[in-house]
Amino acid sequence: MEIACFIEAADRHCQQQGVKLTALRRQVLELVLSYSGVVKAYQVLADLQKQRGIAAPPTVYRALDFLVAAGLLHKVDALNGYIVCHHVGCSHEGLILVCGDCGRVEELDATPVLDVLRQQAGGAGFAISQQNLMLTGRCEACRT
Amino acid sequence: MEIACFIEAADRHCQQQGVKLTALRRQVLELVLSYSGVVKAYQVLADLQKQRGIAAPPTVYRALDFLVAAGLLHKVDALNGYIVCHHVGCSHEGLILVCGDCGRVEELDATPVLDVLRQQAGGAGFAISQQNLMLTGRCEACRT
DNA sequence: TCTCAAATGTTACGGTATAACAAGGTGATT
DNA sequence: AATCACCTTGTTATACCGTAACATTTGAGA
Ligand SMILES: [Zn+2]
Ligand SMILES: [Zn+2]
Ligand SMILES: [Zn+2]
Ligand SMILES: [Zn+2]
Repeated sequence: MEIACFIEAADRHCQQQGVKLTALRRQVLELVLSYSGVVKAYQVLADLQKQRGIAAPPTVYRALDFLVAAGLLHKVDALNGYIVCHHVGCSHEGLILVCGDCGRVEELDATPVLDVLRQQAGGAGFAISQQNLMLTGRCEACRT
Repeated sequence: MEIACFIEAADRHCQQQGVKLTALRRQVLELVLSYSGVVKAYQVLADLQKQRGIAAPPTVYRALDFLVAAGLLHKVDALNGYIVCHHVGCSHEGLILVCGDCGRVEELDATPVLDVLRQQAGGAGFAISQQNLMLTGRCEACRT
């Protein structure tokens, strides 16, 4: 199964980083994985409540924050949502493409273009931190 | 005065576009202009309430939406905020740099780098729409 | 003047996120 | 084992962000 495989990789990844993928965090990760695209915190919260009876917002937000910090998820600010990172392990900055019509998500490597951006920003005195780029558009299927 | 000059330019800009910069919208624009960096909707709302006694969220959100659509402001999703566009008139896509420490904002031209990004995204089947890029980092003053 | 469409006012609500403190678990030190 | 420090999770409450829906006003053109 795809999910189990990802979880296993995530486990190794966390161990290498010296952080703990606890049962709760793993459960949240599985819930996010069960979606195909962007997921919202309160969707995850609702799912979590189905599985364990009760859960409050901080529970899910803390888990999501951890998973983002660990590099397993990315936050999509423009949509108040989260997506699974499909480049765990390969140190990277993501170029995340979101289809505005269907919600499909694709993640490419933003490293080359961020080099250019860092140089341009440097000219204005800005030191750009590690981050992802998000772009919205339409995927191939939705353009037909 | 800097602000008056900008307002005047905004006025011309709106007239060219065939949209109306009403008194309310102008007032909101002035409030946003009075800040140096990113401004939040509820900050504007509070200011507006000081000036006219009462105002409700939809009032300010509608004005902000209009100003964004007119190209006079940009929305900064990552911060739930808005900034003034300093390239009104020059048709452009902005590369917006936000200092995470002090909130200072700089806007450059993102057109060249977006050409590269469009090509890269096209390889994955995505047609990316007109948009701005936001990057966070630290400005020169905050790095000292 | 009349009419219609756009803009604004008003109320109410729903979605997003965090503060603050309590309680539980884990592993190292003694 | 008992203690302690630290991280994780639970719990309550609240603050912040944004919009739906409908009423009312305004203003440009017939
Ligand atoms: Zn990634
Ligand atoms: Zn699509
Ligand atoms: Zn701009
Ligand atoms: Zn700064």
